[in-house]
Amino acid sequence: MPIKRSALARETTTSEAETFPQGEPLPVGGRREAGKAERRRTIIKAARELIRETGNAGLSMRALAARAGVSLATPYNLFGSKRAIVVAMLQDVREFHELFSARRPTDPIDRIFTALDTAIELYLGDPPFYRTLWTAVFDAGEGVREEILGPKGDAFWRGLVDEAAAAGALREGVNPNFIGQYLDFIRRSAMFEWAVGLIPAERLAATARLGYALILAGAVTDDRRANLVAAVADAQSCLA
Amino acid sequence: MPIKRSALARETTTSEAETFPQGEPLPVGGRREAGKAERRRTIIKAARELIRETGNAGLSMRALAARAGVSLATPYNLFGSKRAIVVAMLQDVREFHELFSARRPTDPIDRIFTALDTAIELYLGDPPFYRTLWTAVFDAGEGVREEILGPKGDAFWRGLVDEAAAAGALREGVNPNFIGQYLDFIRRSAMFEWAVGLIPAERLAATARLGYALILAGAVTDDRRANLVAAVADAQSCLA
DNA sequence: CTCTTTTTGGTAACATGTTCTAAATTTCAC
DNA sequence: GTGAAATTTAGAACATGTTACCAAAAAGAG
Repeated sequence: MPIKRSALARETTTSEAETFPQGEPLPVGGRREAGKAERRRTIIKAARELIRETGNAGLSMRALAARAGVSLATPYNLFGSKRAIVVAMLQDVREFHELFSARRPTDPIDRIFTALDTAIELYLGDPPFYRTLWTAVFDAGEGVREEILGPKGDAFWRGLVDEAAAAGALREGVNPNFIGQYLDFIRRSAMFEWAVGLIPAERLAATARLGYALILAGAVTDDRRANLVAAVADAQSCLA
Repeated sequence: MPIKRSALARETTTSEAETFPQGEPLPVGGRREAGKAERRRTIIKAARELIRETGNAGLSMRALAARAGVSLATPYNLFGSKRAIVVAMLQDVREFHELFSARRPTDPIDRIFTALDTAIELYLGDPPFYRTLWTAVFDAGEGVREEILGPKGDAFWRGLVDEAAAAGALREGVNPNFIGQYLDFIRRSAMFEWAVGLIPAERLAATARLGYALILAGAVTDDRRANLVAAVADAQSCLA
């Protein structure tokens, strides 16, 4: 049983006057923390390159350390485990949020589906890379899964459902937290099956959409139900 | 990349006149296959004991071989991998089918829920054991997941949905294969979250039932929908 | 600048899943 | 029964994730 380290400490940067791109945490530490952040970035970059070049199997800690030009111990000091490195890569959602905010629709239910499509397009834009990541997520041992699974890792997706509830799109008495949970189940299961090769890329989006539509059709108010029944039929015809 | 062996060869027994309990495959091989089957059973039994005594972490291949009184290579010859052993344990559904056939209701939708309840009661009857198994299932590397995930491993559950479709319980145009797939997603996700500790035992059954009810409420004919909406409310109140 | 604390480098070590080899054993076919 | 084929055994070996240890280097405080 591995010792639980304080992995994933927040990134920090130097206190010198620099311009930080959006999304960077505020610079709190001194040069020491800056060096750590730099090394963390180097390691992540090396991991991306290794996955791209050699595929899933090439991402061993020794190869990663060599590629990043650090010692084997350093990734463990900075991340705690190999899984934490993979999770850090998967949680780098900057690109997703850029894509999503560029097309964010107003209807809350549409927004849920659009977010789903956006994420899947992102993944399918670099299959070997994201396939490796999703596979590694489910290979994670105990104690680390909570960081990407569970409510914390899915906060964004739960928020979308909350917005739909606030807009009165959900049937009375239906708890949006639960709906969000099942949408997460669907999304994760679909990603997992795609990652291990049970679902081909062409069917991934429709598979996830159909699951979403089924769940939402069971939860939505009657006036919106027709739309979702249509979405079910739509997704099914894509899969036929 | 591990070599794919012909793991999980069917069990066989001697050709002598014995009385076989139901569920045993017909005796095709000779003494050789009988010995293999015997050894397989010994290994599975040793694995059960090891999990019960030492928990998840105690199930190492070396410990297992020692406990079963065989060499380290033998489990690999007979099963192919550690995962295959775990999967074999989880797929030993004799007990489940006994429990389920004792209470099989006539309504096809009821049958789906009853099967779910039965499986969960079985798992919750021996949490440390089944928790270990379910955890190990998702720790499985590539190439073996197909044996327990995917349509093959879930044939029984898909059959229940097919029965419901044959009985006219599903809305026209809804493909029962897809419904079955999403019910599998829900069930597996719920079991997984329970296995890793994200869902407590008291909430497992209601969590799975609510997901089932939501999916089915989106797929069922209008005359049955009221029942499932009620099931949603029911399960939600259990979780409140 | 000097001293202290933190972190890395480098390396060995450990546990584990898995494969491999050769010898011994068992089963099968005749 | 006898020879051929399959299987087990014992042990070594390999790759990997992970931890431990210590010396060197870097950063911070004064």
